[in-house]
This record gives sequence, structure tokens and C-alpha cells, in this order.
Amino acid sequence: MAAEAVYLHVAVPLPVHALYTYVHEVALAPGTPVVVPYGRRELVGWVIDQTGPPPRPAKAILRILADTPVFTDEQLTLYRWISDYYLAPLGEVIASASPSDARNRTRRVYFPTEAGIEAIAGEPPVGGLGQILREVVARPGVTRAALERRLLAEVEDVPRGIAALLTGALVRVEDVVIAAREQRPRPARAKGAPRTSAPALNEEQAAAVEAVFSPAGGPPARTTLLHGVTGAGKTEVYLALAKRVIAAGRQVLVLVPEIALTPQLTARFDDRFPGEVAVLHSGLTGAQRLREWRQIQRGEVCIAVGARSAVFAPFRSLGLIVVDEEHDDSYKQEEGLRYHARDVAVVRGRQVGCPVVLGSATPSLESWFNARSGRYGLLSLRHRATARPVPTPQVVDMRLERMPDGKVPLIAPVVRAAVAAALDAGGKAILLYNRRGYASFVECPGCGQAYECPSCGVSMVYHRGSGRLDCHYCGFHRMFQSDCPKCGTTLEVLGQGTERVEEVLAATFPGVPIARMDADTTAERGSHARILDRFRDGDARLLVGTQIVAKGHDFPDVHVAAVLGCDHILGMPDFRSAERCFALVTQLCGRAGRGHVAGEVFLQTTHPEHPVFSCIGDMAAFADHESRIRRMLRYPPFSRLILLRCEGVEREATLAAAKALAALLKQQCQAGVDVLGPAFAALPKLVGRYRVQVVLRGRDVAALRSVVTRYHTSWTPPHGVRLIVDVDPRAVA
DNA sequence: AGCACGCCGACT
DNA sequence: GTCGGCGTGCTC
Repeated sequence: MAAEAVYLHVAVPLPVHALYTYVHEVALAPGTPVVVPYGRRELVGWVIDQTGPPPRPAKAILRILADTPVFTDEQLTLYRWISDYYLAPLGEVIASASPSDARNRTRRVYFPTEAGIEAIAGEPPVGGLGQILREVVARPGVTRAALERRLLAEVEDVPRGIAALLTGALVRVEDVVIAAREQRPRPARAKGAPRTSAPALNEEQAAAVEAVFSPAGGPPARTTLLHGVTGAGKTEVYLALAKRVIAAGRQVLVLVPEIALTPQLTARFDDRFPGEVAVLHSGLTGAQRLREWRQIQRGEVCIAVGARSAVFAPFRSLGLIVVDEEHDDSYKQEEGLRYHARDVAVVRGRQVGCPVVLGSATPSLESWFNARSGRYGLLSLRHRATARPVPTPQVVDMRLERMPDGKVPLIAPVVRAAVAAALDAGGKAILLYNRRGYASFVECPGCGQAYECPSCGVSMVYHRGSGRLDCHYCGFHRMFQSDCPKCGTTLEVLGQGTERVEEVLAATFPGVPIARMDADTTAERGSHARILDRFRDGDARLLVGTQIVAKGHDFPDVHVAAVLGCDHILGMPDFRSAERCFALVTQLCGRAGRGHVAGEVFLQTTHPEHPVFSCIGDMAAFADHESRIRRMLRYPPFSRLILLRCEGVEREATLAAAKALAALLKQQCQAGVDVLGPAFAALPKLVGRYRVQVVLRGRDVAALRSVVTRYHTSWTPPHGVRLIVDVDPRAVA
């Protein structure tokens, strides 16, 4: 029985689009992890399928790392869809779909040769080379990263030094396989009786639960948009759905935008299904993440609550996927594999045949459109679960609030009075200002000097707490001096931020404890929960902050919620800015009046006539208005977009590259595909790189994709310019 | 992503 | 005239 050679397609975890063909004696199942020679390296890749003999000799697979596949056919189908849809290499998709600790991978390490060891004893090379060699001899098997870290101060160019030592045969290289970490099964979790019992659902909630499983007029498992006003009790619907799915022996995946913002949701699931909930998010350590992942794999839990990447949770028999706050932009990964977890969830649900529920008080226009057109089911929760309705906001026209000196106050008198009344009544207030820092720009009235970030070209923000000027895009900062270093004039700080709001509140309401919540005060681990605890316990009675204060918190004694300022969102040059602003304002409105006191909501704006404010409380009206604009401008959901962005340090070279790309696309483009640009991005320069983009627009995303695959693969950006391809970009300005 | 092959400046 | 810089092209 002569063994017939078998040719196998293998995906490698690199940014290369091709699959590579290797030869082996026997067929291997798709998903088998294998070590393959790849140039001068060895990599862990995955068998994808079997193929015929390649045009040129294939190398042999070096090692089989597991006799069973590490992903199922079902998972592979999803990976293939993602690779295809997002124009991303399959190997990269597979690599990013599971935590690196749960994967076999190779690591390049360095050992001294005999000659290297001799050299140290006799005549070591002088300078940096000697230093590197000594390190390698002292720690055989070090990685390049470790060498660079240890020799940071002493050796300028470690990679070059290593290359020289390799050429001189003083050091040799080896790719060692880092085995996937195994987690010893731990004693089963403290599974027990639910700590809370399911409350009776109201009529709307009960109807929603029924409709998800047996939709009227739709297929049995489909995507459903659950549009519920803030406080409508969407979570109880999720819990009731989960209960049924689990009773049927299947599993539930719950996606949340950012788990730090929704500890309550996790707690609700864990209380109702003790010991059955795994949690996945970026705040976990590698070991913690691996533990949760393995528990899902081994079937020890039947619910996972997690952020974006949890959409890949390795459940065997999914019965339900919930995407909470489906409109939230953080579902879109903005680097590497640029996928949208909500859209991947919808596809995964379709592939495994389970219902997908998209929940939001402010659905994305895409989902709204899909529900209206019948592609998705649509369920509405129009009433709050509690007795109190969502407060009707009062729009405060800040153009009429100008003071005699011409300045506009941060807090209008009517809002100040309402906050004062809330405090007198023993209540609390939440105030949103959507900018952090003390002043958004700094200028010298003497010589006109403005303070901009040298790498990004944006104005630096003055933070009084730290005494610094900060760039909010790249982290560059410098100490703030009150006098202009050029002409000595006292600098003028302009524009507002949450620090200033806090200061004004402290002066307006002396003695009232204030908590500020923004990226500056929540940087530290756990600080987010601490701030919310202070507010809940009454150690703070005013909560001021950026959009983070609008998210899902449930405090019954908030009498007043107010948007002090968010107009600058509307000023952003992006077609989704109104939608984003509407979602933010609606979410904030939902924070008030959740107890027995009817809440009051105020919206300060200089654009009171804008639909973002005039349509609050009426999603359909806002969606109708916004749809008219989108249709007219041919933006999503009435078209699809692919963004191609050239990035480079040289301004002219980057611009030229984008022009060349756009010209090629325009010349070769088919009917039904528009080529927009090239144009500088809204932030034309970021972290020292110029950004010029070309946008493809058309009705059919497959047509757009084929334009990109046909022409961008044949077009490589010139030296020093890199190309980013973003399918369904969130921001296109 | 690495890593080698291939063309222009400061040294023996 | 050689060693060595890093640009660009390939890895089954």
C-alpha cells in the first residue's frame, strides 16, 4: 500500500492573501494545526482543504500539532465569510478569532553556536555585537523582543546586530512551537439556584419573547430588531429568551459594546443562571481569558457575555445571539481585521440557524432600514417597565442665553434651577458635556501662536488637573506654561471641557459632592465602577462627564439629566454625526426618572431646530428625516461603502499614491460604482502620518469588493505609503 | 510579518 | 575597489 501524496491548502497567520500548498502522506481534516516551512521560517498554520498538485514542487508539512481540528467546519464557514467579505487574509481571520493563549504558534528564538560560546571566552566582538552575543549566551532561547528590551540603553540596532551575528555563525535561530495553553479543568463553578427569580413579563415583553421564536410571517430563526425605549426592560426579554434556549440544551451568546460599562448586565445573567456565565472582554489577563474560553469550549457554561471578539466564542450548539446596544460604534474593530461584530453575529446566526436579537433604544439606520424593509423582524417595547415614562426633554436654546457681557453660560438658568431643586429634594443629577479637559484650545493673544500637536496637527487640550497640554489623538503632551514662550504674553485658554464644567458646578453648588467621569478619571482599572459606586451611594450627588455618563446606568434617584453641550458632534464632517448625536442624547434622556420621581431632562443647544433635538423620543421621525438626507446623498443604508486609505509620512507621496489609486479605480470602474476622492481624511494627519482616502460607493457591496480585489491586489502602494481597506467604514469624513 | 536579494556611499 | 546601508519582493 504505497502512500499516495496528499496536497493540502494551509492558511498561515500573516497578512498574505494566498493559501499555500503543502504535501503530506495522509489527508488531514480542515482545522488541523500544522507546522510548515515558510521561507526561512517555520509557522503554525491550519489545514483548510485538500487540493491538487501545485504547479511547482510543494514542501512537506513538518509536524501535526493535534489529531483533532482546532476549529469546526461551522467555524471555518464563518471565517471564510469574514475573509471574503472584509477582504482579509483567511489566516489573519483565524488568528484573530481566538485568544493567542488558546492557539499553537511559533516563536523565533536565538541560541549561541559553539563558535559563539568560544568567542565569548576568547575574543568577543567589540561594541553592540559583543553585548548581544553575551546576552544570547547567558539566556539561550531569548526572543528578539527580549533582547531589545534588555539592551535598550546599550545597543542601538539590535535586529541588525542579530543579523550580523547570524552571518558570522556566532548565533543560530530556531522557531519553537508555543503550545496552546491548556487549562486544567477546575472544579465546576458554584452552580446553584437562581439568586433572582424571573419577574412576570409585561405584555410587550412577553409578545417579544414569543415573536423571536415564532416570528409572524418570517422564517423560524431570523434576525430581529428589538427596539425598546430606555428602561423598557430589554434585559428581561434577553433573560427570558436565554432561559428557553438553555432549557432546550443550547447556548446563548450576549454581545455588549464595552463590558466595563455594563457590569449590571453580566450580574443580571449570573444571578439568574449562576455558574453558567463566561465573560469575555479586553480587560482580562491572558490567563483569565483562556479560562473563560476553555470553559465555553468544554461546554461547562452555556452563556457568554462579552465584547466584540466574543462573537467568536466557541459554542457547539448556539441557540441565540443577542447584540445589546447594536448601534454602538465600538462593535467595529478599527485596526487589523476591520470587522463589525454585529454583522458577523447576524451571519453566524444565519449559518447556525439560530435567532439573532439586535437590541437598542436608538437602532442604527442600517438595522432600522433592514427591519422596515422586512429583512429583519421588528419588535417594539414602547413603554417603560416601571410606572414612569421616559421624560420629555426641554430643549434650551443657548442662543437666547447670552449674558450681557456676550458670553454664553455653561449652564442655563433654567437647568441650574432644576438641578438645585433636585438637590433640595434629595435627588441627584447627571450632566453631560462631550469634551474632556479644561479648555479645548490655547492661544497667545500677543503673537497669535496656537498650540498644536506636532504629529497630528490638532489643537492641544489644556488639562488643569495634570497641568498639561494633551493631544487627544496620539497621547503627545507637554507641560502648560501660563505665559507664551515666544512673546511672554499671558496665554488665553478657550473652549470648554468636563474639567471646567466640574469647576463651574462646584462654584454654583458649593458643598455638593461632584463626581467626574471621563477618559481621564477612568483610566485606572476599576475606577469606573468606583465612580459609579460613589454616585449610587450618594457620596457624590452630581455626576458630570462625557458620553460615558449616558450609557445604560440605572440610578432610581436621578431627578435631572442634562446635555450641557454636544453640538460639536453635529459639526463633525461625517455623514453619521446626526445619528450618533441622536443616540447619545436619547441615551442620556433615559437616565432620568427611573424611580418614583418623574425625571426632568434638558438639552442645551444652539441648534434647537435640528431633528436630533426636535425628534427626541420619536425614533421613526428621526429615521425618516435622516433617511431622506442619506437617500439624497446616496449614503448608507441606501448604498454601501468601501474606504481605501493611503497613509504615509510624506505628504506629497501619500497624496500622489491616493491620486494614482483613484485614477486607476475611476478608469476601470464598472457602472454602479462611484469613486469618491481622493480627499484628506477628517484628521488629515495622525501620529505623524498623512491620511488620504478614496471611497467606493455603490448599491451592491459585492460589486465594490470585486473592484477592490481586481485592482487593489494588482496595485501596491509606493514606498513609504501603506494602504488600508475598510469595508463598511464607520467614519468616512 | 521576516528575510534575502540587489543597487549607491565611506572605508581598507 | 569592497563592506554595508536599506528599498522591494517573495514566502507553497
